[in-house]
Amino acid sequence: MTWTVPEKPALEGLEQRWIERWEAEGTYRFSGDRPRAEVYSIDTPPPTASGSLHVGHIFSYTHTDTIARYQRMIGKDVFYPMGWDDNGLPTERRVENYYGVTCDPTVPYDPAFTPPAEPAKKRQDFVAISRRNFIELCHGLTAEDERVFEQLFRLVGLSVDWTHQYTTVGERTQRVSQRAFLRNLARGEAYSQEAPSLWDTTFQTAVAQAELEDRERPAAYHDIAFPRSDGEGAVVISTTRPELLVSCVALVAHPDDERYQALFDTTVRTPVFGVEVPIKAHGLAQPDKGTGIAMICTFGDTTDVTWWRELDLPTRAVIGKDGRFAFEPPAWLETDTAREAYARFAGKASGGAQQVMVELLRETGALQGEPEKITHPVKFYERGEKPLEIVTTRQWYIRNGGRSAALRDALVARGQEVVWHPEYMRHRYENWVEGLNGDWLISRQRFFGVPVPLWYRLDENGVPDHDDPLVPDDASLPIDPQSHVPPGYDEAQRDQPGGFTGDPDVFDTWATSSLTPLLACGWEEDEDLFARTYPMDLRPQGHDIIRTWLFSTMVRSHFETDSPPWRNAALSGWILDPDRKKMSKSKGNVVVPLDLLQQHGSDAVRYWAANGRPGTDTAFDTGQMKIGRRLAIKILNASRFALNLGPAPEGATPAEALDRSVLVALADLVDEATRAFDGYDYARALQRTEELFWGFCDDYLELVKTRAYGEDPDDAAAASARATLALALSTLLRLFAPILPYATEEVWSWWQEGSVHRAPWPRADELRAAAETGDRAVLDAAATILGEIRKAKSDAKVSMRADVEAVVVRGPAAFIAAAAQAEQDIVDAGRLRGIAWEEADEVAVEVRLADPPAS
RNA sequence: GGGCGCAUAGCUCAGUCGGCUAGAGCGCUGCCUUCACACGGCAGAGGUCACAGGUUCGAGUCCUGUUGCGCCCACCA
Repeated sequence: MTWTVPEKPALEGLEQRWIERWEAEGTYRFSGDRPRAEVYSIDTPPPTASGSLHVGHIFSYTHTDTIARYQRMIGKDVFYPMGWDDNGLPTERRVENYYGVTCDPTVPYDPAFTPPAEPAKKRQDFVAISRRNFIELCHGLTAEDERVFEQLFRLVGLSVDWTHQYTTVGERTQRVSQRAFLRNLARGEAYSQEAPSLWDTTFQTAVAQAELEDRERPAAYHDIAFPRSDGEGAVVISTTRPELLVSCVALVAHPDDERYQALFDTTVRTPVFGVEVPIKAHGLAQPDKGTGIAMICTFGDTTDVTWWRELDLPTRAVIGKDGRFAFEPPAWLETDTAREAYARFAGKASGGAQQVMVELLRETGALQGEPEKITHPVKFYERGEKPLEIVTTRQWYIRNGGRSAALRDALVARGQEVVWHPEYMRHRYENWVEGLNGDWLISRQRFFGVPVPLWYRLDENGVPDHDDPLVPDDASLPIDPQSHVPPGYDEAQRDQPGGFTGDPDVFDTWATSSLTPLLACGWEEDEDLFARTYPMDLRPQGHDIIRTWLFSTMVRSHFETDSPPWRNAALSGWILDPDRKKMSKSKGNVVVPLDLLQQHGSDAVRYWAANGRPGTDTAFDTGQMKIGRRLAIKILNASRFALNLGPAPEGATPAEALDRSVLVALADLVDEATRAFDGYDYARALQRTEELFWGFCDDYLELVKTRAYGEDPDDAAAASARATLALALSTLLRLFAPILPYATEEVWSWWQEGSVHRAPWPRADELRAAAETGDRAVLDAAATILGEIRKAKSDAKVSMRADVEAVVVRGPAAFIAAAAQAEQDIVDAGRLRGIAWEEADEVAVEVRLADPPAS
């Protein structure tokens, strides 16, 4: 092939040109005809399609891409699909705010509905629309977002096979999600239960343990006296939630607490309401907290739930799904006084109710002293704005080891079958599994999501039978129980006594995204693909979602395929702003990725990303991008220079000692880069390649320049130089290709057939064979001497082109022997008249510059 | 309370099996308008490797402890 080297190579425009070529030529297409051992499959994280991509995405997706490109070059058929997470609450919220609408399932479908031209600013002015209209808006908006994301990912240079895409609400996904759930149900791994669970009153849905976070909130200890039923004084408890007094079912102290031992199993009466409650003993009560005795309410926190369950206490729940106290006075209030007291805060949320309750306690004299203000951590849904309440509802769960030591151990063992990058991230996983305190709550009381594919029989009174749900045929999936009818029933029987009712809930987003390996690999739909790709090779993801995405995927694969979902898990770090704070929208320190890519170029941004070691938090640093840009330009220019010297004659091989020396150095580099990539350490591979490359440019290219210019076609020394340059350049381009796909592909196209990204990864043994008797020491010694000559010129403040009168090189015999093999190259590069060699213990180079020409 | 990570030049970070006279890049200073590259090149200055012990012929590296920063988990009347 003829070499076509541009006059003035530049980075500008490379992205557009190569994005089109790669697409047209199917460069990154998964062929799907190779056995599992020759496939490398990646469980790409589906980005949340609502909102926008940020620098963190560029960072971590680039890491994965470097691995994908490396695997492709070592000969793997790389399966690199892309998913879009358009499921769940973030999408609902975005659609609500974008269009100014809310979903109201009671509103009928309007086929002609169009969203308001100007969305309302305030929530209460939003237009209420039907569930179906709402879902249509969700699909429309996410499809738009996904196109924008794809463009950006292509620009970054992700070598994704864009013919393999999935969404987490697509029809196929719904089918897979429902089928997997029904299998869990059939095997007894999924169950429903009416139980107290954490409840977000804003979103009006149950939430799972994995979605909680603590936030510091102001509160106050209120000391409240409970008169003893025997009339012998009162027991004082301390609480931050006095408004829950009406829900009090018992008091509790530690069994060893001498202050209260005599009172166990006696009773007290709640102040204000006069409800008789027992005093119980339980090990979870802490003698050093407050007065050492607590009131148990149904339900103030998760400890209440534990006490309630383990002490077998009654339920006296008053807070509804909207977070407000029920309007009707509870049945257990027996006196008019109690009911009148209750009426004063009925219908209020907990904050308002607390104020009233404190007044009531003051009026009755039950409040001891003044409330003591504190701040303490309170559980929130991670997306929520109000503290979680605990509400008793029927929910679906999948077993996850939270209530079974055997399952917990099995899941820890699964984690040990996975190689973690970095290794210490395994602890996060094990920590989480071992700390679980309940099964995984998968049902959500939301609209846009995968419906729970079940119906329930209604008895003659219209009460549903939750213990024996009606299950759809596998062939009918996906179904929506709100519009589909269970086998053997017809629509007229919906919600009629003796008929059926559809489960109203949808699955939690993790219940579906825990299936991404099954989804991407064509589980139960494409046996051939599945056999070639599953279990997958790599799950890349952020370490913040180990407890959710990683863990839940492990659970599903454990049950469904009796194997871990992947062989490797690579956890990426955070992007910190230059002040070492995590970048986030709320802090206003977010940078728009598209601007970055356009300003610095994709290779430069990738260079920055690839310098972030696996799992390590990395500072956002445009300085690194500038260095990356400089490197990419250097690759273009150095390649142009090397190639412009022209191809070596047919059959020429590296024969000169200096040339063979550089090949040995490259062979060592290939060994190191290969080892690094095999260990998922793209950062080390880049660093070492870059280091050698700059030395290659500064020293080897300078040393070999004059010789390589040789005009005589039979000049063996020139032929050796050109043959070496070609081999070295080809090696370096391939080593850089996973990190800098654009610049390397551009240079490759000047003189090679095909894509560098389909070229074989360089082999150290081939380089060593070409180097024959080569010795690294030759280049090292020559570079040392050249450096000393440059230093002398720099000190003398003369041009590097200045002639040198005389050079004496002193050093050990081995050093001189090595350097002398490149004598002519040193003489040419340094513009010397000649070199005198003297043996000595230490290396020293004496340089006498020529007198400057009289000017 | 349990677990994990980090601490090396002004800044961002390498330093793999203990051999180091501790490196790179940025920044800073000086020089070179060199025919691949001024979106460049060459060179220079800059360090008590957080602290205290220990192991060793030898410790930035291994062990013990301390301090500081960060993260995960648990608790949270």
